Amino acid sequence: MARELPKVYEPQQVENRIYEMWEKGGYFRAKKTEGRKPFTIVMPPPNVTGQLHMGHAMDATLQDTLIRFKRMQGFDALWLPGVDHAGIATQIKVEEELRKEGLTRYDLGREKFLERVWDWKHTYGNRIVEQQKKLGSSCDWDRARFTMDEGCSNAVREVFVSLYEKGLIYKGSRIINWCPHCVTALSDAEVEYVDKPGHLWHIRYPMADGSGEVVIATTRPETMLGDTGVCVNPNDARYQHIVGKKVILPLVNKEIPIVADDYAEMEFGTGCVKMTPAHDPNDFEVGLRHNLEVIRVLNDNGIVNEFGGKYEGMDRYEARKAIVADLEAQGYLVTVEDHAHNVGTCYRCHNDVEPIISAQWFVKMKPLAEEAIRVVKEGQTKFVPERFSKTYLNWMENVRDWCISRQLWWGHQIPAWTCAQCGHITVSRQDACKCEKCGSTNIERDPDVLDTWFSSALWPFETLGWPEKTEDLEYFYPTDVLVTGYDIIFFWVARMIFSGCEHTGKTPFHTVLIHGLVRDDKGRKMSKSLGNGIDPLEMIEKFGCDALRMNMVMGNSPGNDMRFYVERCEAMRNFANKLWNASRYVLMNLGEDATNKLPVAENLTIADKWVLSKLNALIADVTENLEKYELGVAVQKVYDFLWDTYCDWYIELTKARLYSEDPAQKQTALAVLVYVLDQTLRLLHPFMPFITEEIWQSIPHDGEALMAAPWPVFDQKLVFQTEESQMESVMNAIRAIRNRRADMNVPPSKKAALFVLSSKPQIFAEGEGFIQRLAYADRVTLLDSEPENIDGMICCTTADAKLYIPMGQLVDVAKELDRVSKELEKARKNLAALEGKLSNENFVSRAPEAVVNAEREKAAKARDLIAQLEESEAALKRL
RNA sequence: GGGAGCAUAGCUCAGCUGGGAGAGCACAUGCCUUACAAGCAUGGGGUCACAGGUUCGAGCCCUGUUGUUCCCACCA
Repeated sequence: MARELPKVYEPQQVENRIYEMWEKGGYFRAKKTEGRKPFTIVMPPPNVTGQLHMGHAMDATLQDTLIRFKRMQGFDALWLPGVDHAGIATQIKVEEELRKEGLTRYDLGREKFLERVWDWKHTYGNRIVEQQKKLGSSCDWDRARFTMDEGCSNAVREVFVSLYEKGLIYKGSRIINWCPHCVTALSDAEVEYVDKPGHLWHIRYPMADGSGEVVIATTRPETMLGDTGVCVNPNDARYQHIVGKKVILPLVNKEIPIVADDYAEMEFGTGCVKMTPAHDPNDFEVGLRHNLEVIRVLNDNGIVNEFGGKYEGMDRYEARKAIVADLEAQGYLVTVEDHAHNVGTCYRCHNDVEPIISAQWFVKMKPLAEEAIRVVKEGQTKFVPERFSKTYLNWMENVRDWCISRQLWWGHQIPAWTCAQCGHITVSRQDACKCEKCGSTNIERDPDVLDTWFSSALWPFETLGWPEKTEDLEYFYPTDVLVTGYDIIFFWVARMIFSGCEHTGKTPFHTVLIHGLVRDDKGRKMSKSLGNGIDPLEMIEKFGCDALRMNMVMGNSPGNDMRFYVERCEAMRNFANKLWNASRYVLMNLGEDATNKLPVAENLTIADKWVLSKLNALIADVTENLEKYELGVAVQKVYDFLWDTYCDWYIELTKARLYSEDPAQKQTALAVLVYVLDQTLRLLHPFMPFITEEIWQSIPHDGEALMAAPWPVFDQKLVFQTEESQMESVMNAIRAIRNRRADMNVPPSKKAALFVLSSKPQIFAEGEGFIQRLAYADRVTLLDSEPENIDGMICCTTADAKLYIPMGQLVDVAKELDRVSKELEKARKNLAALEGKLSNENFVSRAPEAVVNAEREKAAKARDLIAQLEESEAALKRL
């Protein structure tokens, strides 16, 4: 069993081999088992164009930790992976490729272009999956889905048609957000508002009857080409006399009416607003109320069209410059003020979005939102942390119709055919060949595709086979936990919830675990343009996957951003190494008859019982923390236990026994060492899957893989309170001695005799070996009374022992006395505080009994310590 | 304009239902003690932003203030 292991853990030698072992063993595959319960997580599908980044690493670590935990707990744990077709992103990628060949998508035509995209998908689409595997993700890869695969396409089609039939999808002309760069409509959620410095141009519009002028203020002068009115507030005394009259639109030289509408605010600018119904949502609404003409002056590329007169052919920014220059030249420009304003930008390409009137498809949201609001309000779906439910509800309660059509080619094409004869739109589950109304075969399919998020919204059930009634859907749906960043609550989480409610009648998951963003060490978002991104794969190469994963969870709390420090990865790598070496210690000492079974209780020493009791408490704690999604706290506790309790104390405590010639002692210690290590590896496995599996395979174990081993459970038989406190007494003594020796600069190599005087001698008799080894004593003698001559001795005092060390001339009596006095003073203060508390009638009567008792115990200990110190003081004074 | 978060050691952050102020890194001192120098031991360092309140007891709950970050919103 004993093996030669490298002194330093080498993750590169381990990770791929272990991952392969898991895959071959089929441990990732979930299936329905009699007597078990399902636990399901659907993975947020990364973009097919995606390159693994820290966000993925965060996402994957949390999900994998949860799924491994649940799997070990005996659930049929399914983590369902997949990839998103990412409409715009992918199309842009392939178009870029084409550009290098001097081609555009139009040169190829739709069909050929889509072939190219599929080729691209088949070539590169698996890259992100391979990268995810490097994170240790225990997904059921056999079930992996793609949002454009046949099943998902069917689901999308079913949903579209059924919503259309219910009147919840419609086509209409509205002001939508248009990205002239991507040349497509966007949903409201896809617009990012950015504060940009701009100007407020005040422009003179002369009255048509020559009776003067009005001055309007605008931030976007180029849109005046499409002005079809001027609006004032009906209560504005300054303008009441001109309502109904006309003004002449400068540069265009056209008469447009002045209307009165509440929309115009008297306080802003001059109180007069120009109306451009085709390019502003508010103006559009006002236009509807006042019958204003709608003139669209920009084409799909953001270039002024034929309605722009001499400005035709200019792009929107050129046109702005030219128009302002002309206004100024012709005396129409009154003033220009600096004015910061909120400009909508495209979340993909970050170019300014143009509000444009356009015929698009929409989902009617109000009716769908009702149920989606109810399930969250009633707690059928809970957000962790809770506060995000507010974010969600606020959005859902004010949600507006969702623009779902995109002027792209890559995506799910809308299943709607328009009849050239009668204009009727046929929407159908099967491809239509004739108009359902007039029967004409002269019909044409809508060229637009659906918003990528339209298919993502169906992810939790389409991946399980919906709309078919599959076994998977029956068993694994609704899913359990959804893990994602707060940045896509609106894009994705909200839409999955209403879709799940509407199409399956059930909310798709009971918990949404929200995590924050991974930022760089200065707190900035990691981005390509800043070049501050850190490649997870590089970190894995350097420190190991387990270290990266630990970095993602330890000391992190849900919903909060984290900064990424390479140093932290290093620290976690060191922890892995610590675990490695602790295991090496155990393995080096294992004999042929090694076991992971606990010896009978009678053979256990107080150290054994102490560590087992601590472990047992740890199991209860960690399990509870994990159930409550407190992963950061859970892993911190395992870390502390392993490093502090197991390595720094327990292993040290076993050394005397392992190196002794007593085979029974050795065997007991080894069995406990193995047992505790085994249990700890299990607790740590969800966080650090590779190293724990690798070590577990080397120690005596039942079963084939740690990842399939049962999760530890709390065991009442392993609670040893007495031994815990006895051990603490011994440890306190050891700490006190180390402290004094360090204080006096005595190196560990300099051993000294040690005399122990204690009211509980049996504890120290049992702990003699520990004290000798860990407190650098060459021999330990138990005393029944104060030593006769304390000259030349230092004395370390704890609540239940006095420890004398002869240090000869190193000891300065005066200094010793000074020190004891100080300690005494401190102890007395401490006691005074405790007694003050205990003499407070209110405290004793109102605080819980356990708290009062704890305080009493503390006071008792403090009294003991004071008594001990007083004796020492008196003895020193006698010298 | 509305909403939310954050403010704890030099730095980055944990701190569950109110009872011990913590971790990693950094710093100081001493150690190659036969698992580990990617380590061991010991130590210094905090008015838990500020002001009130509730409570026997507040980093934690309530109110207000300041600073800071983010989200949402159609103000030209």
